[in-house]
Amino acid sequence: MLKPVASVDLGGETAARGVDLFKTLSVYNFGFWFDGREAKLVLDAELPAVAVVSVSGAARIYAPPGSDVASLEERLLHALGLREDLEPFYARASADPLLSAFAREWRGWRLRSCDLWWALVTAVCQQNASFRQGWGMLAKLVALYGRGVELEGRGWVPLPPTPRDVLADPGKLRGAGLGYRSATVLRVAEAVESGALPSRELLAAEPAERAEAALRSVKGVGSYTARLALALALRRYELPPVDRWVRALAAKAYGVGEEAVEAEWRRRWGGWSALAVVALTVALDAAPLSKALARLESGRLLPEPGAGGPAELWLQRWAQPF
DNA sequence: TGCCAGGCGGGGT
DNA sequence: ACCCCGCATGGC
Repeated sequence: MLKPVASVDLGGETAARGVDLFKTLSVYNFGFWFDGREAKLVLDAELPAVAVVSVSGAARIYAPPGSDVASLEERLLHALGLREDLEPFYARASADPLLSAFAREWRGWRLRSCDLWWALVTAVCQQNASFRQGWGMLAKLVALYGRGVELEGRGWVPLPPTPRDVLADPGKLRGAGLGYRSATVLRVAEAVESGALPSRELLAAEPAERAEAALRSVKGVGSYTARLALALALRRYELPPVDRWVRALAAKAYGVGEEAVEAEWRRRWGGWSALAVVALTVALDAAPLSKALARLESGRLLPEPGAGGPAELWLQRWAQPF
């Protein structure tokens, strides 16, 4: 049972930066962590520590007694991207054939970040899988490993498995439907537990290419996975996770060959490259490629009600294993 | 049913 | 430096 250790009012910060907390909390979130009104943000699965954040900006941090409250508050602000100035990103997006509508309607969105371990697991689950399959795996992982914590007066909150949980019972990875990705997740867990991966601080300080290379030292973690994890965990956006989905869409939208997409993407987006990729998946509801191409063709470049994309993941029954 | 999905590594050339 | 294939699983 965790008790509140701090109350934080995010209202001022979010208003000043034009942050839309509903969009920020709902996108790429599960129903068991967001109910339309407030989100449970896992700040530390090991401790554990959880922030309960309402769309209005009221937040409360739950953690064991004696926890470093200042550091947890810092993590909360980081997780919500409240330190980030996205004006340069949205300025580019406004003039972009893929994201101009998104820049107009979704300007208040911020990417929510998580820790490096969970970011890598998330990215591995997207390998060679549809949006639905990948996020289904993650939901099943959380349910199957069965971690959770009771918050005083607020009920039980599921927690993602830690690397140790996975090492203790690797069989559940296949049970969650990860298939051949299981071996990669297992190697990531070993790398994290053994300290074979550089610390978060080290990765943050290194050039992006070096950070990518460090993550790629784990077999099964390639360029796409490493870059997506850097974006999700460290908010490092310099290198775009270009997959066949982005490759095809960008080739069409930017009028270049598929082999030139990466260079063109980096030319257009610079230090915002990975954020632009994530934003595009939101804008197109992470629709399978043929549908996404059709949406681009007809100019439907905003999330659509009922499409069941990242913006509505929290509403999807298939993502509710509890 | 068979085919494909937001990759990857290993083996060929 | 390329090209190509298999890989588990689930959805259509």
